[in-house]
Amino acid sequence: MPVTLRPAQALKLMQEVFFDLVRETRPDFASDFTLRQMTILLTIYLDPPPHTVRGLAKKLNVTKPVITRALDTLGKYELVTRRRDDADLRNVIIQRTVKGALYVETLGDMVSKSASRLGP
Amino acid sequence: MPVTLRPAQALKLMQEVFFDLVRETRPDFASDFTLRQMTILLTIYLDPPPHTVRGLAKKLNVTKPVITRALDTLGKYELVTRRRDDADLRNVIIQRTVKGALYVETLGDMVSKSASRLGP
DNA sequence: TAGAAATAATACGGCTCCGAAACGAACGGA
DNA sequence: TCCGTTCGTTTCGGAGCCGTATTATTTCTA
Repeated sequence: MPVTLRPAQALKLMQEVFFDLVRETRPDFASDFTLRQMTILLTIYLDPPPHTVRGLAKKLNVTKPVITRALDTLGKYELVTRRRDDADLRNVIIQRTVKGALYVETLGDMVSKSASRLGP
Repeated sequence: MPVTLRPAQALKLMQEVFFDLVRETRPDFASDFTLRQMTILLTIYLDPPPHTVRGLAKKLNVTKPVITRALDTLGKYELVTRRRDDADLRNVIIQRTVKGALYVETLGDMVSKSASRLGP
């Protein structure tokens, strides 16, 4: 069953979601992430693993330092972890965390609830 | 007709939208806005006018300099304009622009299309 | 086995944002 | 009229992100 969302509804949904993120001040729910950081986080949790710095950089069309720095920031909040690849020690495997899974789940609920409140 | 969007679908939608914004490189479509800037832009175009610096600051729960700086940035891209209020010269009325309306419309179409491609 | 290639991280200079405080202009009540 | 209040802006020091270039490590290949 495809989801139908008219442009006007889509905009209202975006506004509500962004609005909630901006107003959110819970210490455990950092909301001042960059669009890039947000995208990297969602990609790690929604796309099938394994995820590497190089793979993410290519997928998002950004340079590798952008990924490294974003992982530093996300890691500071314990939303992702890094581990060296035993098979190829040059690689770094990005791993999910319990906190990160909870964060993403909360975000999904937030968006879902906003959608359910949408008018015609 | 209320919109039903399960949390998993909502997350996928967010990922796609953020992803498109991050990858977008059109010179006329600045995609490196802050979550705050994005929210301010959408509020100006979706909520009924008039909009003032003070009003936006209160609504978004941020300080006034945040609004002033965001308007500077959005204004640089010609997405909003400022005009002094003739009735009370202390006030500044924030106005929409053709470019801004087009930007918001494009964003709405982008989100709507992403939603229509969502799986079950 | 020695040199080229690939990977992630770091260094650097520049830019933008932040919050708090201070500021100038305009209003309004006593 | 005068002085407190309101409104938007600016200033200040601090922090974070950016892209480019460079580095250290590991792997591949001739």
